[in-house]
Amino acid sequence: MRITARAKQQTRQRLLRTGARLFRKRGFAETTTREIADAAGIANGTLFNYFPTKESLALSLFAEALAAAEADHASRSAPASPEEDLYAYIMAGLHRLEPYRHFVGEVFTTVMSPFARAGACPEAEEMRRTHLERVLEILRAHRAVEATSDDRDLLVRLHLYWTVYLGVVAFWSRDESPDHTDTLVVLDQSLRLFLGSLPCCSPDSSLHREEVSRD
Amino acid sequence: MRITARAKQQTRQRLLRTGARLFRKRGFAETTTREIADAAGIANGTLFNYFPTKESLALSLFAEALAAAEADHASRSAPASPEEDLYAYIMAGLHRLEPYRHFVGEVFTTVMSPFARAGACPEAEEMRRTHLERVLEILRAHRAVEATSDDRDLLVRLHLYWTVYLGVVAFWSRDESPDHTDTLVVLDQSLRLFLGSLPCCSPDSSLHREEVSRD
DNA sequence: GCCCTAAAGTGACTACGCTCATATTATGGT
DNA sequence: ACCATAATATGAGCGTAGTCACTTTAGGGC
Repeated sequence: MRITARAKQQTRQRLLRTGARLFRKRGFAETTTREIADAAGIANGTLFNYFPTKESLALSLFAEALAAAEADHASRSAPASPEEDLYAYIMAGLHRLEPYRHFVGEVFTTVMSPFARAGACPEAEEMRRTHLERVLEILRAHRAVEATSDDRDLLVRLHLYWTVYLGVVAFWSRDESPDHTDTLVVLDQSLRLFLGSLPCCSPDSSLHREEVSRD
Repeated sequence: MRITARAKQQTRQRLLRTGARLFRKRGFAETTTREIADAAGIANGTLFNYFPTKESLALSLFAEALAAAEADHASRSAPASPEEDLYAYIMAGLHRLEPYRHFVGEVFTTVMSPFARAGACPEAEEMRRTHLERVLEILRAHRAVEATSDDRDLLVRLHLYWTVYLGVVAFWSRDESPDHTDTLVVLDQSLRLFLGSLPCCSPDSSLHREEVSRD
């Protein structure tokens, strides 16, 4: 069973790497599951023993990237303000997703959008949960939300956060400005928007500022 | 040619009405284009002479509804504040979309999400453009944005608006609270959030209020 | 009335993601 | 060694949205 288990992991990795390569080269929609399976040297049906859907394969790539980003972010000293902290966290994620940027939107559309049916893709649920939990941690660490705020309140706030976050990712995924500087502006504005909506966040850190210049 | 043109319109209408009936009865994904074509008494291929995609058929239904909402909104006296005006506009739209509520999300996911490829569905582009133009009109009428604000600034603001709007629609499409009262709360919060982010919007109308009770 | 052309309709066909009954292979107990 | 059983791999097959080469039909010019 040990050898088999390792072989299984290798096959899984081969599928992930092959998928990444083909998706990057030809795009998500334009790459068929048959091509991936062929290139990975397995039968078409076998692919679905490893990933229940085509989207799930792509999402696993993103999950890998975001896990790395999670580590990146954890290993730097926490900035002073919740805005900067969230900014760093989100940028770390986008940075790691860079190789997949041109098809991230395509996959998120189907599976991560607030419209997507809950439970349709457990992998996506998991990713969202992880992200939101980390955001909540950050907010709590900076006392931007009360530890005691009730669930209904949190739900609405996180709905807003998620909406705003998806908007940023969407913008980024199409942003062709050099070094994605436009994305930095949108992200900064979006975060101020969101943080400004939190009752106990210091009001001076949000709104009414003109422009941003950040590293 | 006149008679033919009218016949074509009739077929188009028959497809729309048949589609609406079947989508409402069995859901969007569960209804096949063949079923619609059969029920409308035409061949499967013919359906695609009228609507390039299945989503496009559904979007045409939504466009009808939203055009009616546009009229509803135009025929009432404009409220005093931009918040109330936008609130009325959006609610008019949601009210007219009510019959399609349980599959609006499914279609928007594919086609209206900020991730959706620009130009992939011209019908969707058109709907977004119409909506955003009306919003801009409303904002300008209330001097919530300067008439002179530059394009880049407007682009970012409208991106934020659209993101927030989609979040509201997403919430509404799943909101099972009686009379969608939860949606009213989210909409109000979202609008205050968005309007609060506009530099020249009166600050007293936004944020820091506790709860809302609205008709 | 009768062509001629363009518009509209048709359905067999394709490519796709995904399923499932079956075949193959690995492992642990004896 | 050998079998029994479970894990894994397989590819023909399914149902779908959408296409396209072809047929049918409508309407205006004569």
